[in-house]
Amino acid sequence: MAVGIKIVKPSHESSDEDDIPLSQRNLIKKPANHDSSDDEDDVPLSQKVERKKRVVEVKAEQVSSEEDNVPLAKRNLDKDRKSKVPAIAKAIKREIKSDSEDEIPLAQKKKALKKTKSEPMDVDKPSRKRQADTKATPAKPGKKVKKDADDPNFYKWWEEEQNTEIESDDSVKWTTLQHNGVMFPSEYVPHGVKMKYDGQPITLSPEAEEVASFFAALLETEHGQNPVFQKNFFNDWQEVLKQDPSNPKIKEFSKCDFRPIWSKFEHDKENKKAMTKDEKLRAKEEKLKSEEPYLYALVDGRKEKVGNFRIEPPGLFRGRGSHPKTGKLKRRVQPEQVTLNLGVDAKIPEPPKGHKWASVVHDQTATWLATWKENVNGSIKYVFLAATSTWKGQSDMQKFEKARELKKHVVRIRNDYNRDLKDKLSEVRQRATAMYLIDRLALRAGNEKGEDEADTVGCCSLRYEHITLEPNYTLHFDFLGKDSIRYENSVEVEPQVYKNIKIFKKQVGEGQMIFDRLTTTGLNKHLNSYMKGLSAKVFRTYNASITFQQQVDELTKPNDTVADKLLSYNRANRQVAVLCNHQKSASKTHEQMISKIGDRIKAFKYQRMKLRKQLYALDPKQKKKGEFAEPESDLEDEWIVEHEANLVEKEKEKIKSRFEKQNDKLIEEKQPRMPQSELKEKLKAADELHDRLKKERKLDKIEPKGNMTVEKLANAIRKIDERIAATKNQATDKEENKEIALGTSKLNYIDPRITVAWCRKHDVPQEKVFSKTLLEKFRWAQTIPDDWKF
DNA sequence: CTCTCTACTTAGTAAATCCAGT
DNA sequence: ACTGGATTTACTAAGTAGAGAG
Repeated sequence: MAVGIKIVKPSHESSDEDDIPLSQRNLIKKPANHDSSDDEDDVPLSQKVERKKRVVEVKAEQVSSEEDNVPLAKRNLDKDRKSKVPAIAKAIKREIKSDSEDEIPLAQKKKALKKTKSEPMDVDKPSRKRQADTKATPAKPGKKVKKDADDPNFYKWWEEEQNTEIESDDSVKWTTLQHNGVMFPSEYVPHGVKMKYDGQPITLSPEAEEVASFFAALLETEHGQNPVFQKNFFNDWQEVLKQDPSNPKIKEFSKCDFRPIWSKFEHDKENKKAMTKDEKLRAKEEKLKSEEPYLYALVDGRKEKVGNFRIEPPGLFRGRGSHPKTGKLKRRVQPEQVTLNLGVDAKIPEPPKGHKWASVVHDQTATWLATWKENVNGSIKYVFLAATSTWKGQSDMQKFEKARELKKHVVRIRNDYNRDLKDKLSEVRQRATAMYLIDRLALRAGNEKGEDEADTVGCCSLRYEHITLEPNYTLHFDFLGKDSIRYENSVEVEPQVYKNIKIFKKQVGEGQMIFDRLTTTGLNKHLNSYMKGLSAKVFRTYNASITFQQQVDELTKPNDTVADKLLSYNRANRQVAVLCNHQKSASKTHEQMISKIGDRIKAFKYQRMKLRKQLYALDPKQKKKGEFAEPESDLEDEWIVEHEANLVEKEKEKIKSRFEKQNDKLIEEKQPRMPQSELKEKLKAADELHDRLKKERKLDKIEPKGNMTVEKLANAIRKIDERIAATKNQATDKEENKEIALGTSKLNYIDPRITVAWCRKHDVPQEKVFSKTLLEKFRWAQTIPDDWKF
């Protein structure tokens, strides 16, 4: 059952409307009347005047098209979203007709600050610009850098004045850089458990055993069942087997029985669980100690947390979706493959004994500490600083500042692409159409992908079969996006967009890219001409944050309880997640969980009903007043009977266990046990409960306990009501969240300053919405005025 | 241009940890 | 205190985007 989140905006809403992405995944009904906003005061006057003019033009032109933006058919989130669509028609190498490419203004020449990128295998390179420690850290004499990032010496870059100008990418990022390299996974220790081949136990070389174990561990997972995964694993495993002639000849995957190894792992897991507290603690301490050297790096004298300092352990490549290489062996990384990035004067960390580093470079334009090439896809892996670091924080803030900058240009950009939808140059027309989709549906850019990757697409790489035309200018999207997550959505679009898609499709045909004259590079070049640094992804950030700001403001009512406010927050968050199509697989226990919460609510209601009857018995006038009348009477008699039976049963259990405990105690004190008859005596209390409940039910009246007062009962009912409301909120939240992942948008798309300002305004502690790591990551967002807006 | 390479952000899921309800 | 389910964190795959080579 699809749970609709429907928010109908009051139609008198005026400004800011321009900023809301068209889709909002159909969650918001846009009012037809519409006023462009012009609320930035920080714009230079000259520009402002110019903007006014443009806005007027936009309005004139948009009037006609505006209704088309309104009703978007409901997005069907629930339908087999993950069904991996079989790879359709392998994209044949396309011929791109390169006509006139001239209209796009030449990309500005990048600054000449050359990178002089080193060949990884090169000899060490002397650093270019070298100078003594910068003023960045006033290097307090005598004060050592403390362990914890929490200490007062921690560098709060966001409190510094400068860094106003967004630096270009090839700028120098550091002056001195020191770290202890990377942590390698421990050597493989053979376990000796024999798997079977053709029913017979076999002995494998340690190398072969290791790879077999990689597979065995995944036996019961989706990967282990995937034929492509099996095949790729098996091929690579056979290579390993061949390397040691003592290995048995293994010809057929189907004759392999990995179960013994799998069982061994299951045992290991259980043993691990069964470890005592002490053992667990010791293991943890040991682990912590072993990784301590790698935890921090020194950047320009400042202590910064390192992120993924661990070299990825060997294993089987777990490609997502239908990745042709999934299951291939990801080999152990040797120090000889790893290049370190260090300051020239930094001490070079010792490589593991008997090994050496691939090389050590001093690339001051890069922020990575170490890098290596992975063997499955030949892609490059990096070790970076953690999300809490200065580098990551600054670039995070810059990302959001860039998105905010887009606010100043978005009206013009929209105006332009609406105009260009009718351009006679198909190149321009395609670009405009794509921009429309990127802007209104928050699609990704869609770079082209290779044959040896999963077949997924984004905007520019959408193919014929990914959009179908429905009546009423409605486009139906159905494609696999990043991570092979299905995007399925029906959207009513501008008639001109509809027409364009129709034309483009006709020109290409099945299996071909719809925007055959468009590349992500071309698109981004065009966007760059509007605003420095503007690219397709900025629209996602922009639309996510502006949507959140707008929604959270609208949904949160000042007098709500904190629980209600949190629900509103999550709902706003959810809108963004839906917009960006961030999904998760519904947990297998979801239904169960929901019904459990339902039971809890009913139990509360039952309690409430009991209290109410007591209240009425105590003070019949209350019944007339009706303040505590049942707000909803969905407690069926049948359910009540059952529930009461349960209550009695539980009471019995309680009595029994209490009895046992008391007996245990007596035994400990060397005293005689209580006889069974005693238990029987005690159990009578449960029977009495049973009788009492039965009687109460019959008479429909409850004698209040002696010391009960009207006041007390009323309070108790109010408290129960609160709990009912809270639990209901929880249930709603969970149900609506079933297949939507809020984390990604919170982590990457929603400007944290919106949240900080919201928490302050509504008196909600930030810990309620940000986890510990998020709080840390977003420390830079704390220093804002209370009325900050995105 | 087109293709490849590099460096960085974004993403879902597995593993680890937390916490509420007995 | 113990669980087991929920939440958080770790992990690493999969994107974006720009540069540079050919």
